[in-house]
Order: sequence, then C-alpha cells, then structure tokens
Amino acid sequence: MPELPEVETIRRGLHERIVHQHVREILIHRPEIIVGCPDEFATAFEGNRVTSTGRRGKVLWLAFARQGLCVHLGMSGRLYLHNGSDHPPHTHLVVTMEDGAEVVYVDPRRFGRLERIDLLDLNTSRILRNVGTDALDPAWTAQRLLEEASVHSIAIKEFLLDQTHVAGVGNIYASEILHRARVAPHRPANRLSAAEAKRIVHSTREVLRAAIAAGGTTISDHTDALGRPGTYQHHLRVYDREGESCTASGCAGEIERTVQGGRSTYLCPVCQQ
DNA sequence: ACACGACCCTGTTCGC
DNA sequence: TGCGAACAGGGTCGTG
Repeated sequence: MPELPEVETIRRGLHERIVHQHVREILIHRPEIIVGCPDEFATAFEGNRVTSTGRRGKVLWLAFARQGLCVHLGMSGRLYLHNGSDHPPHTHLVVTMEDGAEVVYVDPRRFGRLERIDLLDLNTSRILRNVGTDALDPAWTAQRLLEEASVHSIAIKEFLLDQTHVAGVGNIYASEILHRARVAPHRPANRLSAAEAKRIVHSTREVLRAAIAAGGTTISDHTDALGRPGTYQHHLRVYDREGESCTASGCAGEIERTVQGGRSTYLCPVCQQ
C-alpha cells in the first residue's frame, strides 16, 4: 500500500492534528514490531511534546526534541487518528495524546516496523539506514540518476524500486512513472540516455505530486490520518489495467502485465521503448 | 554486482 | 458453496 504519496498524506494529516501536543501514553500490544527495546520505546516518548513531523521515502516520523518516533508501514500498515470505542483488529500500538486523540498503528501482515531514532543522526536508524535521497528532494536530479544508473545493469524498474538509490517509489508508481516517461521497464539502467533520465525524474515528480494532491492511491485499504481514502487510483494509466487500451494520446497500444523480481509490472509496449 | 529464493504475515481473490 | 492455492502495494538476508 504505502508508497511516498500515501505516507506523505498520512504525515500531513498527523502533523495538523498532533504537533505541539504532549504524548500522554503509549500502549504496545505487539512488542515484536518495535526495533530495539519496546519498554524504552514507550517511556522515551511519554510526557514529551511532538515538535514536528518528518519523512524520507516511505518512512515517516514524529519529531520530539532530538529523538523521533519512526514508522515504516510495510505492506499493510496504517497510521491514523482513531475515533470510536473499539480498536480494529491488528492494532499493535496506540499513542494517546494530551487532548485524548488516539493515533493507532494497525498492520495485519506485520511487515511494518517502529523505532526510536536519533534525529541528529538519522543514519544510525535501522529503518532509515538503507533509505536514500527522497524522490521529491531537489537533490535527486536527472544527472544524478544517470550517474548512479550507469553502474547498474539491472532493469530500470528494479533500480527505481531499490530504496537506496531514490526513496519513495514503490511498485504502483514505478510502472506509472516509466509509462509517462516512455521508457520500457526492462531496459537496463546503465543504458538510459540523458533525455530518458530527464523524463524519468520529471515524471517521478509529476506523478508523486499529483498522487499526494489526490490523497494517495487507495486500492484496498489506504486512508489518510483521518481515515479517508485517496483518489489517485482513478488516475492510474497502466497499473492493474492489463488488456485495456493505452491512454497516451495517439497511442493504439494495449497495456501488458509482466513480472520483474517476482512483482507485477504494467506497461504499454507501443509507447514505452 | 547481481539474480534468485526464502522468509516475514494475513486477507482477498480465483480456480476447481 | 467450499476449499486450497495464488497473490498482494514492503523489505532483509543468504547463496551461488
């Protein structure tokens, strides 16, 4: 579920609602989702004030003075302000704020992780250790993509999915980005032209920004911090559209599905070369 | 360096 | 209708 736009949507909602509030209590129902010591995790934040929020790639955190409550949502993780009495199934952690608001972490598949991190040295975090430059960071340029890709013979789609190179692009948006950039997903990364690298970086920004504006993509269960679904699924041009016609202007192609690295890739064989 | 598989889990969908 | 297999948007680790 959660790629950069979904995580950013959640971060913004949480930011609006809980920054400047103190944490009253943290209840951990599933200690194994915590990286490090769960007891220390809870007590480290209780009584402290959320000063801000942050994000890099698909990872977000609540910032306190110099430490952060860092969250990676994995495949099925959700983080939102809960209202109502009963917590849903698979609620692994509940953060109660001073105004009584409850931020719940729900994750059926339990691939997600939480960690207490040092905001002064993010790279000591196990979650953030392998997370590179954020895909919306201006420091990620076409020239940098071209340089880094030039030493990798893997397919460009797998390159984009590797979070150490550029962080935040997941399986849905990788297909969308390459379609808009008119680059075939199987092309070796080290065979990109400068023009193609430029188109990929441009498309990345365009797609991710539009998806954030739409509140993310909700295939089955993504919601923002207030529990509302996103709408970007209506703007997807290739993902999960196998057999449908390509929407690129003047293109008569039909969307195909292939498998790369065990994961679905969608493309138009006509306009992506 | 890289391809590949196993693994971490549950929920949903699909085919028989 | 029931049942098991296959699959799903994440990532890590070990092997060859």
